[in-house]
Amino acid sequence: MLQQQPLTGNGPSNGRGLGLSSHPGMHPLNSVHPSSHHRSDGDTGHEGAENGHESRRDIGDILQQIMTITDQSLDEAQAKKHALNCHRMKPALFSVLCEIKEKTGLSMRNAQEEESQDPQLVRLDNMLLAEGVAGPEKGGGAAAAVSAATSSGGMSPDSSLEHSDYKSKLSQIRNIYHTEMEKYDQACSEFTTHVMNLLREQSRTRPVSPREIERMVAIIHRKFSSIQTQLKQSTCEAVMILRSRFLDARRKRRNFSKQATEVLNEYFYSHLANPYPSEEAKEELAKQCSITVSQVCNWFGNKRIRYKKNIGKFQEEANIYAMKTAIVATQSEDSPHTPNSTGSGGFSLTGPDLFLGVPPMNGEQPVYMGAQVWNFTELYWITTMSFSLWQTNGNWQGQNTPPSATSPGNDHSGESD
DNA sequence: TTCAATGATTTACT
DNA sequence: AGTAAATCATTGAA
Repeated sequence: MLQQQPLTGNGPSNGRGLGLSSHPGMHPLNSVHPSSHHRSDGDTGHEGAENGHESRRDIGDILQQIMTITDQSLDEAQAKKHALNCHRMKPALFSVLCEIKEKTGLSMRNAQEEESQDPQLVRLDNMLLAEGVAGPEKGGGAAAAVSAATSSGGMSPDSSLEHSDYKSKLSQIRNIYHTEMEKYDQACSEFTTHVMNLLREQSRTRPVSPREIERMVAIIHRKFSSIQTQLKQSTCEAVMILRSRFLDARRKRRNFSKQATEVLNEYFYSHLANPYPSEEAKEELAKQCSITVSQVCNWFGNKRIRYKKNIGKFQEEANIYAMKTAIVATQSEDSPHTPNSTGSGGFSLTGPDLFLGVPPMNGEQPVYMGAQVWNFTELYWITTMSFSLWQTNGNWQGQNTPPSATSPGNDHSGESD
C-alpha cells in the first residue's frame, strides 16, 4: 500500500492535510481525509478504499493548479481554469472548501469592524460645509466667513478687493477638492467593480459568499474613504491658511479714512476730560466712521494711551480740534445749551466738555489763533476750568497729570458724558 | 530703505 | 467686561 504521499508535490507534507498550510489565508484541510466524518458527503462518500489515493491525488492536482494559476500567462490560466471547472473532482473539493470555510468562520472575522461615524470626519465635513467648500455651490461660505470676520472687528468694510481675492482663492480650493473627490469616487467604484468581477470569477473555483463580497466592498470603501478623509483634512488646512492670511486684520491693516479719523478726533478732544465714549456713543461713532464698535474701542484705547504718553506731541492736534470745536460753539452762541455737534453732526453729546485744547504746560500759552478771537478773561477761564478737569478726573491720566499747575480744583469730573 | 504713525492683539489688572 | 500698557505688524511719507 502506498503510504500518504505528498499531495501537492510542493515539498514535504505530513500527508494528513493537503500541504497548503503555508499558503496565506488557507487552512490545513485535515477534514478532507476520506476516513474523516465528512465522508457523508454525497460526492465522496461512496468511494472505496482502493481509489482513495487516486481521489486525493486528483484533489491535490486541482489545488496545485489553483495555487499556480496566477503564475501563468493569461491564456494558459484561462485554459487551466476551464480545465479545473470541468474536473470531475471539482464539485467535491468545492463543497469541502465550503464546509471548511463555514467552520473557520473566515467570513465573520471582520464582521464586527462596522465603523461608527468618526467624529473627526464629522468635524471636517462640518467645517468644509461651513466654509462653503463642500456642499452646494453658493458662495455663501466665503461671504459668511468674511462677514463674520468683519463683524468681529477684523476688517474694514472697504476691503472688498481682498474679499474677492479671498473668494477666488476659496473657489480654487473648492474646485480642486471636488475634482479630487470625484476622482476618488470614480476610482473607488471602478476598483470595486473590478474586485467584484474577480470574486465572481473566483466563485467558480472556490466558495465566495455574497457576504464575503460585501465585506470586500466595505473594505475597499473604507480604504478609499480614508484617502478622502486625508483630502478633506488637507483642504481644511488650506482653508485655514487662506483664512488666516486674508482675514487676519493685523496683516491687512488699513488706515482709517481721513473723515473717520476726523470724527474720532473731534469726539476725543471734545471729551478730553473724560474720553470714554458710552456704548451708544461708540455705536454712533462706528456708524459715522464706517468702522466697527471694536475698532472704535481700539482707536480710543490707542489714542488715550498715546496721548497720555506724549501730550506735547499731540498739542498741535489738540489745538486744531479745539479751534474747530470753538468755532462751532460760537456759531451756536445763541443757544449755549444746545448739544455740541462738533461739526460732524450725528452723535448727541449730553454736554460738551469745556476743555478746548490742552492745559498750559511748562509755561506754554494755550492761545488759539484763527477766526475766533479770545480775550484774556475767556482764555483764563477756559484753561483753568479745563485743567481742573484734568486734575480731578479719577482714572484718566491718573499718574500722568500735567506738571506744575494750580487750579481751583473744582470737581467737574464725569460731567461730560 | 528707513522710520514714525497707526490699527490690532495680548496680557494683566480692577 | 472694560481698560491700561506693552507689543506686534503694517502703512505710508520722506
